[in-house]
Amino acid sequence: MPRFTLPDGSIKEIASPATVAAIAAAIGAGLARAALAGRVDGRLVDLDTPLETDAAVEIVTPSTPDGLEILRHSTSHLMAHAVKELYPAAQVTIGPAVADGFYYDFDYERPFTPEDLTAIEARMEAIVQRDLPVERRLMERQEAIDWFTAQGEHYKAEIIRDIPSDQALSLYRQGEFMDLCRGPHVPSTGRLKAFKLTRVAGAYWRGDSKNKMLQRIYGTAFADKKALAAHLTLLEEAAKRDHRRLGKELDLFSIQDDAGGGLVLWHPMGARMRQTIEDYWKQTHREAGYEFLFTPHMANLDLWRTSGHLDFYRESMFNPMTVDEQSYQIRPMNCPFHILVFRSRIRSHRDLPMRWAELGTVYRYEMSGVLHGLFRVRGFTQDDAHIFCRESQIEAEISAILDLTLQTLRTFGFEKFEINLSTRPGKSVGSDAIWDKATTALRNAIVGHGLDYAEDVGGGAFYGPKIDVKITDAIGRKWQCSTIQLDFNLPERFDIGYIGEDGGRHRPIMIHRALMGSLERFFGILIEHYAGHFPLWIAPVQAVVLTITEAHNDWAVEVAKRWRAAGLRVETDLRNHKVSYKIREHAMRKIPWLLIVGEREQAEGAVSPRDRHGKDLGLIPVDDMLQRLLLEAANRT
RNA sequence: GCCGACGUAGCUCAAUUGGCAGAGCAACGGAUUUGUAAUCCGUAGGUUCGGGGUUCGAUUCCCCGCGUCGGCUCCA
Repeated sequence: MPRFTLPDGSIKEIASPATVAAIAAAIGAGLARAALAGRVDGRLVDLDTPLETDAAVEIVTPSTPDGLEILRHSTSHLMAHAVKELYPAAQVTIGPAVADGFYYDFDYERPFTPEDLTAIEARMEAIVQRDLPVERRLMERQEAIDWFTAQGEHYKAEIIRDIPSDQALSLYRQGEFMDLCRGPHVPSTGRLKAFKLTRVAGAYWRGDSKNKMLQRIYGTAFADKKALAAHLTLLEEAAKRDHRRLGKELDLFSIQDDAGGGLVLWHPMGARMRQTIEDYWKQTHREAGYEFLFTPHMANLDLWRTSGHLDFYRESMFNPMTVDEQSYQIRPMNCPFHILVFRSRIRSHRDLPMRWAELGTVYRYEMSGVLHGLFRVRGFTQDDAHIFCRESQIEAEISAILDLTLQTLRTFGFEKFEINLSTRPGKSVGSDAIWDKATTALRNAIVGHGLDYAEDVGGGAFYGPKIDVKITDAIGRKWQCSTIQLDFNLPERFDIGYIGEDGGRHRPIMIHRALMGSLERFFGILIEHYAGHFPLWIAPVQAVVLTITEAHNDWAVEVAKRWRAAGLRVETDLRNHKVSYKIREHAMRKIPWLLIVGEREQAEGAVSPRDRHGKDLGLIPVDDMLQRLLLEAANRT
């Protein structure tokens, strides 16, 4: 009898022919009911896969990431099944599970409408009710091509032709519907209990804009209705936090046709916040031993020819303009300028490392269709810096950059990080020795910080390895902002050097790094992360003093004056309105503190603070409250 | 750029089959002097995204542009 080792180390012996389903049943009835598939010696298989030899077996249920993915993949098949029943002329193409759901691409004579989605969803429910078994079978290559061609499914036939001929082809059948698929799948359609179709979109066949546009239907699926509802609630929460909406409501910024798409106008309240962020950035960089540069927004096109951007970055650059019969290029990056500063005089090894930072505004051409609020723009400011150092200094520099990165991100309330190390790709510049040395230095710096990381082998840029840091926001979404990139290319192209201890000329290592990435995008992420409820130190207006009646105006003005002198951003609201009216208004502006002043406060030199959650702190002496807020702002909490 | 949806007052949204373009909030004026999320009355506000067409008549139907939004990498 074959012996099956379970994840907890225990062993089950099941008479042959055993299946994953039988093993699950032997463990318990509950698990048998929940089982969707199995992981056998690391490979995902269907529940009814026969197991004839000893193996490590794990039962896959919807509560695991694997299980959820299978569930979603099966739901995409369910959708394709429903589409074929309703619209037989539609051709199926591919339909994978994706990050938080699934999609399926169809070739159909017309786009699907929202009404179609409702109909498809209803038909999906009906197929679930039929509880059709989902059966796997293998098919010969030519037989499969013939079968799909006979069905009018030309995309499937094309897919099969592209599959290496030594690979077995598997098909999955549920009722009348059969689809080419690697699997595994849930055992029957009745197992799909909670799904929703979310949107339709165009998508190119194989993602290539030269190919035909297909109709993509997106949906999502979960183990049960409750989990689905929770996900839909999360989407609503994300919509409420949308920085485009909050940016308008809080009057932080705008993007207007009259200026152009992807070009951001920072309004006074948003500009205040940006200034606070920049002040913090300057302070930390000064402390970390950086110098600051200011460089031009455009340069002679030859500079971009030398840097190589004209070759490999052209499609992201705006067209050059002509000035005095010379071509000038608006900058998509800051690095060539920093190189020019380095090259402006002879550098000694004693000068290294040189850490030069610039809040550099760059302009990049993005296709009109991809512009998106502050997240995808055509003009933005990078918190850029370039470090020129000796090979032996790489590790210490990377380590210091990681310190600064984590410190910065934590200050803005991000606690969870995901680190990626990307190594040498096939086509690249630089010697094996330098790549090895640099990659090891990066790895050591990460490990030295006690951080977990994933290695993206071959995922680096052609000119050097890099570290990316992803953050997780308040509602669990991940964003990549920080990037630390080594560059063996630009120093070479600009032929920069320093004089070493040996009196000879040496090539410095160049490190590009950005912590927040684009200030615009980072600001958008902050808006969504905090849902507009910014911590005191960033809030554009930190407190509003509001009066009960005109009789208290003098005291309100006095309070505001003192607090402003102490460095806080304070407004007064002396309007002849009821307090409740004023409170509502400033609460909607998400002002952290409202200071109510009336008869008692005026008489006692006090204020009655109300926090953003509506909590009334009662009468507090004005200077006590001031100290409290100054502390809160200084702590950046 | 491509596919789809959408574009009405500063904002959020109405307007029946093609028949005088409206409401709430905001703004402005006045009254109200008010104690923890909306006081009352009044006034003004429009090239219905732009251009063309069909029609007696177009916010509505058609065509062309512009813009916004959702997508366009995640392998059968």
